[in-house]
Order: sequence, then structure tokens, then C-alpha cells
Amino acid sequence: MTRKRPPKRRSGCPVNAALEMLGDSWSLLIVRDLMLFGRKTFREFLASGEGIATNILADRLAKLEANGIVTRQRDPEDARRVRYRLTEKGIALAPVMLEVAVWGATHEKTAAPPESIRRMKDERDRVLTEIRAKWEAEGEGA
Amino acid sequence: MTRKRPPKRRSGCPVNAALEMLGDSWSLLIVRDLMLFGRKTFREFLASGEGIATNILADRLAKLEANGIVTRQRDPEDARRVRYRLTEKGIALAPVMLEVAVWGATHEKTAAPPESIRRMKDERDRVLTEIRAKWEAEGEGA
DNA sequence: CCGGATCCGTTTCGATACTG
DNA sequence: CAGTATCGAAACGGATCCGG
Repeated sequence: MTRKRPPKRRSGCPVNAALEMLGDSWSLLIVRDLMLFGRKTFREFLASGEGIATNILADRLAKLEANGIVTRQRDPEDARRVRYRLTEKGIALAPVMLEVAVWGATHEKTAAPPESIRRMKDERDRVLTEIRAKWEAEGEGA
Repeated sequence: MTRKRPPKRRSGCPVNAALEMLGDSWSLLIVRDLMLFGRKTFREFLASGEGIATNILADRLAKLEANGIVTRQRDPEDARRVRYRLTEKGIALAPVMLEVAVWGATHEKTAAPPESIRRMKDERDRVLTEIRAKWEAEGEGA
């Protein structure tokens, strides 16, 4: 007689809706790797410097895919390789990512290049445009 | 011989730094309650609709306070009451909050008033100014 | 009543070893 | 390379209790 825990309550608040998917320590870091650092493979995410475990990474990638934030496809050139890519919904997180980076750099001790943070603040729209352009360019080869 | 888990690895990435504090399902919801909904007391957070447990809420408030995002003070009028308030560092999360709300409203099913979301997109700077002004006004009475 | 703290079962996380 | 399997540790969460 294992008593089940009731499902998490859902509110219609968009902030809550977003946090249902992104409210953990790893998901947004994977999105960051894809969006800002050009990482695309399981191994590259693993080497990101934060030390995520393989099972957790696999789990989060599956959830991100299930939520339509990333897509997963085998490399036609090298069948061992799997390439992850942000969807339209995923790249739409760019403004969130920018603001999080700016807040973190402003209020915490970080090793971020001051110049890149300055650009995120002062040339916000331009940086966003560049991120999207880069993402679209990468999509060409897919 | 209880083997302890090694401490979480820290990278200098500002996104990671921010997620150390905000990378869970509840912390940002509490900030939202303070920032957007004018909630200030333990009881009001509890009634927020998402059903947080009292022990979790107490834990998150303590962490947010330890991280300098909220302050805590007893109500001089009613000694039973405790008022929480965003710090400068906390109100600086407004741009993050806005972008999260916009993303959630755009890509998930939510009950957010379309008009308020439209304003967050089209009149971003004005909305941010209003949030800060309201926060400063509330501070007067403290 | 308000703002928690404690207890304790359930669930998730996470390090490591292992597999296709 | 890209993941599973395992299993102990830690976090969560519901109920309940407590000091003011």
C-alpha cells in the first residue's frame, strides 16, 4: 500500500509554468551550453566545468526534448555522435539567459569577461540578434 | 563511516552563479510574490496557489535572506507578524522575472492576462521602472 | 492566530561502474 | 560516444507540534 504523493499543483502563472521546466540547477546550464558556448554533444556538456553526472545529464536532455526545448539527432557522418540543438522555443530563452548572466555577473563573484557582460547590458538587442543569427546559421547544416 | 558527498563544483560562469541560488522550483516564485503580487508575509506566500510546505518555505526564505535577496523584520504594530522585503539585489531580478514571465506566457498554457504580458514585451522599460517605483514606495513605510 | 521547527516516509539526486 | 544500472545520500513534502 504505497501511498502516492499528490501531483504538484499547477497555477496558471507563467512564471510557475516556466519553472516547471527550468526550475532546477541543470536544465538552464545545458541551454546555456547550447546557446552561448556552441556545445552540441553529450560529451561536451559533460566537460562543461560544472561536473554534471551522466545519468542526470541524460535525464535532463530527455526532459528538455520532451518539453520541446531541444531536438536530438544522430550525426549522419558519424553514427556514434548525437547532436543536440535548440528549438525555436529553446532559442526564445535567450533574453532570459542574458538577464540571468547579467544579474549573476553584477551581484556575484564570477569569472565572466567584463566586456561581454557590458555588451549584454548596453547592446542588449544587438547581442540577442547575434545569438539568433548564429543559431540559424548552425541550423543550415542540419 | 558515512561517506559525504563532495561539495558542488563551482564554475566562474555568471549563469551558474545565479543558479546556485535560484535553481530550484520555489525561490523564484517567492521573489515573484514579493515583486509582482505584493505579498509580504509567510502566510501570504503559503497561500500563493502553488502549495509550498511550511518547512520548505521557511528554508527558502532563510536561504534568500542569507544570500542577500530578501530582508526579514517583525512588524512593529503586530509582533506576531513578520514582513519580508526584497533588497536592492532582489529587486534587480526584475528583468529576469519579466523575461521568464514572457517566455512562459508565450510558450506554455497560462492564465496570465494577455494585456499584462503584452506590456512586458512592448513597454519593457516602463514596466521595469514601475516595478522599481512601487518597491521604493513600499520601502518608505518600513 | 503567526511563523516556523520537528518528525518521518517518499522521491530525487548524484557518483561510479558498466553497457551497446 | 552516449548513455543505463545501482545504490547510498540528500532533498522534498505532509502532518503535527511549539513558542510567542
